[in-house]
Amino acid sequence: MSARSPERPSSVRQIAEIVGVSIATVSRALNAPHQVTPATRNRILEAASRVGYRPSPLGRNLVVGRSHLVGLIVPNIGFPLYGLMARSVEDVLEPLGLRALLASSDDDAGREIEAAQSLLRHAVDGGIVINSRANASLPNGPRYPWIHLSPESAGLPGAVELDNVAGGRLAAQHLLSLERRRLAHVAGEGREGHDREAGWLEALRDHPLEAVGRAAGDYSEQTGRAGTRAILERVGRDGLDGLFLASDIMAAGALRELREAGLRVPEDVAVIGFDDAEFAGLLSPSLTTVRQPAKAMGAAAAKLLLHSYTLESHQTLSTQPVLFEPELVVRGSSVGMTAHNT
Amino acid sequence: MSARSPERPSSVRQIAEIVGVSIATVSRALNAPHQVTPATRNRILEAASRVGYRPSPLGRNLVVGRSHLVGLIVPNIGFPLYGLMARSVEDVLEPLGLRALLASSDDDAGREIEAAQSLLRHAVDGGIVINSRANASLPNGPRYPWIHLSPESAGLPGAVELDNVAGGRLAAQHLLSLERRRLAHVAGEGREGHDREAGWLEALRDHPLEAVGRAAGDYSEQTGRAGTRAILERVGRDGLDGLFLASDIMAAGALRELREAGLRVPEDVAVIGFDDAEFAGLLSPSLTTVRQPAKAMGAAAAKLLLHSYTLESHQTLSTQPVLFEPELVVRGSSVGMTAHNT
DNA sequence: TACCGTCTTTGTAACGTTTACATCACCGTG
DNA sequence: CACGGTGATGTAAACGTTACAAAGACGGTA
Repeated sequence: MSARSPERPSSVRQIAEIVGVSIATVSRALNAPHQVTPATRNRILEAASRVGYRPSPLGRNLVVGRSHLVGLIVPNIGFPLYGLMARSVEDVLEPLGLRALLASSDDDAGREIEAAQSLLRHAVDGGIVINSRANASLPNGPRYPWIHLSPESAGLPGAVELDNVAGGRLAAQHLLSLERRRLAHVAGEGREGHDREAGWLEALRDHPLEAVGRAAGDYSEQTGRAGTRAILERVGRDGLDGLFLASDIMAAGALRELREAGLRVPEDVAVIGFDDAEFAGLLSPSLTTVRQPAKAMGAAAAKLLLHSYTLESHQTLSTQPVLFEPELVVRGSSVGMTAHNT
Repeated sequence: MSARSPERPSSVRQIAEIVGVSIATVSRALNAPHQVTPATRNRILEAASRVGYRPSPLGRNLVVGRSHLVGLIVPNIGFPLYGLMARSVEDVLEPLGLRALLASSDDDAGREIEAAQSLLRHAVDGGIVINSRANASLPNGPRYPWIHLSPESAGLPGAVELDNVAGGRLAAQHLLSLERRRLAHVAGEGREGHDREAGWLEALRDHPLEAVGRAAGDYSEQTGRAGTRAILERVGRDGLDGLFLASDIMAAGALRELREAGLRVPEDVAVIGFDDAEFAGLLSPSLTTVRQPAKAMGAAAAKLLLHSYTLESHQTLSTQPVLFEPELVVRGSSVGMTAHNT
């Protein structure tokens, strides 16, 4: 359509020559209009629009030392939870003309450090790391710190975390409120999994229970299923009426295992997962879960980064993490059928 | 930990002064070693490592006119399918020192064009657009074209597409091979949905069927469910033994609707979806589906972009899209229970 | 009116890197 | 010795912004 001119794009130099002023005056006319005499300014603006001037972002970046790029290190952008977080990071950055530069760590500290170095070579102004494994050994940006969006950011300045302990408590309280007294938990790994279980046990402590089972998992469907089977074998078909799993994916495995064991959900066993993955509502029965506010957390991390931009050099970000409260989402796997949430 | 020096980082100028040569020679010693006398080269390299020289990417980008950035416009990076594609794009770009700069279009042509302009302002070298709505009205990059990864890229040079017609055929052939003869389809929107249905109808054409139903949907669970209900009301409980839905999300709705209608899957009705979303294997029964090779398609788009980098200016990319063949993934919703795929 | 200080407007130079072109020295050959 | 070729190195230009300098205008005061 529009002819793509092969000659170099117009520059501030070209305009300066046309108008008969220095390039500095041209730049000022465009960026700080009040510093230039109206007559000169108008002649410059007119010439600029005539030659279709578009400032080169590369030249600008060079001299101001900012790229308007924000590094975003994610274990794997293909995982829905991380994708959601990335999206809301983007939504916060975009209105300010900042863009997210993507890198994957695959949950590996070495790859994460490489990614950080690569991003720094691209001169990112700052960065956000989701689920960091490297933590403090991440190479410092020359300009701004890394914001950590992870369960294990303990002690680092500029961190956003989910209150996993509260999440475990929520799950326990929900099952208790349904009068379930033969409970079990399939735990997850890491600090995350540990905290969820800690909250779960804490809320259970003062309640008279008939049985408490436990199995270890790694957030996969397979271990959710195997853990459920192991618990059933230990306590028997009648020894379980409430089951909490540390992830929705494990909960999907549990639903299948319970179905095959001939147990009804939620009548015989109420099931609750963790995360509120997008498929939680698609399962049958739809899955009650503890919602991780991924969007809000991503937005908070982005805002924290922006906040660090405005800090004086002697100030630092708080080492107190921004803590997010999880939220109970009740669906058919715990409360029986109603019109819309089976 | 390591002291962050407040003084400016070392530059090629600094090294030139130390060694007593011009900055051009320093640059050559680093980038084209054979053009520099070994003695001089060694002195330069020694000085460079002594002052911890790291070339500024901004300076280099400026002068070579490349940013080593690739724009990636996605409807919403929070959607798993797009996240998967983005990840494999990244995997292809990374070894070449290229990075993906993210932008969201929300399936809106206006936002998509804005995103493209924003990315161009960031001086991306090239770009990939997933599910473009703007198509030809996307502003041309000054350097390389946009690669389209969409169902409707018709006619544009540099496109990667899924053969949706073949996908619809696969679904039909699978149900026919299971001796199902009372079939129905819940269609999707757009060219994508149209092509899937076209393939479906084409494969059905020469087979003697007892009934063929149809409903319209928009890929959501809600319309998958409503469409299934509408079909059942029309043909009756006994009028359906095979159901194809244009997305896995719609298929999840269908599974629920069929269950509530008291129909068994797959004994009474075999169900097949489309996409092979990550949750397809988590549903009960696990979902038979037509797999969209998202990773391979993302990688192909990235490779196509890299290919365009190597083209002479008079050459252009083929307007013939790179076509990907979908793949049948058989699970429990169509073939009954076996040990591992219930 | 001459002088000083202040404010406004504009110019100069530097930032970091690469590369086309120029320069220079050296060597071999006629 | 002159000439041409070769290889190594220097010069300058390219990008946009901004600290600093310079120049000019203007008002107030002696």
